[in-house]
Amino acid sequence: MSATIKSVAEHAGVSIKTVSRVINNEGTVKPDTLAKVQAAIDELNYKPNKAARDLAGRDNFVLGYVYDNPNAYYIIDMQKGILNECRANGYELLIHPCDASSRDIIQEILGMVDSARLAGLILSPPLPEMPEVLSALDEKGVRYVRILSGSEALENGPPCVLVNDYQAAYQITEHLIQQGHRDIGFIAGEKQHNSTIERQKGFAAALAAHDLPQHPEFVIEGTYSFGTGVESIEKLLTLPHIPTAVFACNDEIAAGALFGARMRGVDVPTTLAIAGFENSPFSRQTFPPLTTASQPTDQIAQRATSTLIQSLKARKLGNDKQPIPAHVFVPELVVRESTNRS
Amino acid sequence: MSATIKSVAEHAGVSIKTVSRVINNEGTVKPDTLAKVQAAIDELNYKPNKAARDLAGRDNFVLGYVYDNPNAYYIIDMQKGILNECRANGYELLIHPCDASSRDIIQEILGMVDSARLAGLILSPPLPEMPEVLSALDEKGVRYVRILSGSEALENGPPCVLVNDYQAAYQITEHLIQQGHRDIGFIAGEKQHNSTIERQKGFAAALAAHDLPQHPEFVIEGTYSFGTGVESIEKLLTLPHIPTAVFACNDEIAAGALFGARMRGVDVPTTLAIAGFENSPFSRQTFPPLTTASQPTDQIAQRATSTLIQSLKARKLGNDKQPIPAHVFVPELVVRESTNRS
DNA sequence: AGAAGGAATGACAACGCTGTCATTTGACTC
DNA sequence: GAGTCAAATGACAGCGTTGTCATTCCTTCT
Repeated sequence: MSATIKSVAEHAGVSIKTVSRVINNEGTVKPDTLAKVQAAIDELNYKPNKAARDLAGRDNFVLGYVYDNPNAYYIIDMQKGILNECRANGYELLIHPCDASSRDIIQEILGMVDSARLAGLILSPPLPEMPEVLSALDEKGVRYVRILSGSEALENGPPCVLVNDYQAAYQITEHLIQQGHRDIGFIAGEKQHNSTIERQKGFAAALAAHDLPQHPEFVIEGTYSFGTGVESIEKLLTLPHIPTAVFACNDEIAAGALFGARMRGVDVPTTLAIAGFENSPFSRQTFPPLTTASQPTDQIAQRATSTLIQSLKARKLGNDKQPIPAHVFVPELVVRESTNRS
Repeated sequence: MSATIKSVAEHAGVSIKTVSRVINNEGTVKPDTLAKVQAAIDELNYKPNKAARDLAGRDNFVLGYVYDNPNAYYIIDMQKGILNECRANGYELLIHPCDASSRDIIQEILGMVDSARLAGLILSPPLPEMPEVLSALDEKGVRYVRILSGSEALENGPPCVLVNDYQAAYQITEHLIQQGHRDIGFIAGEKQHNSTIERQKGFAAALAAHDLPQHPEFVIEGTYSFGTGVESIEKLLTLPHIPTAVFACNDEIAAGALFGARMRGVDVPTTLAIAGFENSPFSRQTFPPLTTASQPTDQIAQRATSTLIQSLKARKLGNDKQPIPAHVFVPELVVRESTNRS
């Protein structure tokens, strides 16, 4: 049916091995031979058969993206970024949504790596924060890249990409302080998630830097959900002394907080300012639109993927010694009406 | 490294071909042989190598999902449904977001089918409505299943799954009428999309059935976007005679309409009722929550996938004559506060 | 008991590619 | 011009599976 390496080789008058060298960019082919082969490839519209490549070679051009995250926008953006990089490098992507809290999550992931012969895995929170998952992967020799909340890579371990939630949270909090707020509430997401921890640290640090008191009762624990926002605002607004601003750990919580405030007839931003985090599409569509921190999810994903591919190549070439430096992304403050009193 | 068919065969004391028969459920293996082989498979935790299977066999256990849809929730649900069915049948999924309006969309799709050797494609709107795409696939002999708006399959053509937008739109409109509305606006999505056309037909039919006049000026054309909702409500509310209810073609438009109404200080639902379509997660999170039609996207996706797999099997067995009947889904009315005057 | 015939099983060559190692080519040296 | 050696190329096996066809094993019938 479609062209094979053999037909290309015949067409170009060389051996199949030479064609193989060309399509793998091995660089040991004379320029004019290369041109001949390239011409034959173009003419026959040849596309290497992935199955055969996988079977014959030791590496398989398929990456896996494993995630457990209810946020559709986040996932779609991640997929977009990963796919961009995959296409540019001739990789394919297998997606694997999962339940990180499932008992046999490790078996599940290992099983898919095995059965699909994945070259590597991209892990987005909370999976990169689960030591048992990571060690199982390490043990099996599965390559992966982690997307983590933090500002510096901890060890010389597997490659990762960092998101500096701390600094972004600091900036959001500072923005609220500059708007004149002194009593600021904080609504947290899952407290196991590093992102929650880092954001809360950034929040607390900003208060401290401006000599504002920390009110423990202003910090509400919850999950990254709309419901948490609704409930938390209820709690905050029934306190004896109530905050004038709230920093929600993500946009979904913030949207819930907005909803809750509205139900109680509290005007935003006049009576209460609300800020979110993530810059989800809907943060522009709430009423009023949300102040938030823009996290370039697709770029993060793309960077993570290129880092993974780089590490895969390094391993293949054997120079696996020096670790790949982790790139750090800092989400940017986006000010909108939900915190803007003027 | 991991077990191969050969090791299983040795372990079970049979030939590799017999093992192959077992894993392919060919049914021509004696029960006790089968048991022996099965035991060996379990013991060695054997998983067939997909690359080898693809290479050797004539079919490849990878499906592709091609889409061009900005709605993250829809895509995530689709992926979920497709993956469910894929996992149950040993297929893998390749996702391929694309731009349907791109000039070389056909080459792009054909290229990916080729290079990934896809067994079949799942197409979600608007791709199944593009004749040039379908005929290119037909010509190349690529198998696919379409997800379409409609209530009956048109021809004995390729398999499809239908969503009866007409009937659901009829029900939503009727609900508005029952709430006492006589002047009902309609905000359309892309007018090339069948879903828009069907929903508008259902809307018009309900008005007609209740002897209500059709006001052409109450019908606004737009796209499936928040922005369209905002702008359309502006247009509707500045008409000399204004509607008391609006049926938006999807939840995103409805959310925009809600936003627009709020900006103009128009109360929903007291002064204006607004209904959406799709039952997106955020339709529950607007203020007030939206009346909408619940479309079981993941089930639709799952059904589409099983239909595709069924058709793939039929082709393999050669009994390709009788077409697979199309299953019809009818989205269900979900009444929430945005249309509820009581 | 022997023949016949279908069911169950096996041997072996593909599938399209890459890894290994052998061979050829060509540039450079003396 | 012969010798040397690296660069370029090629021959061939093998990756793990399935398809084809041959063989063996039962059952059933005479």
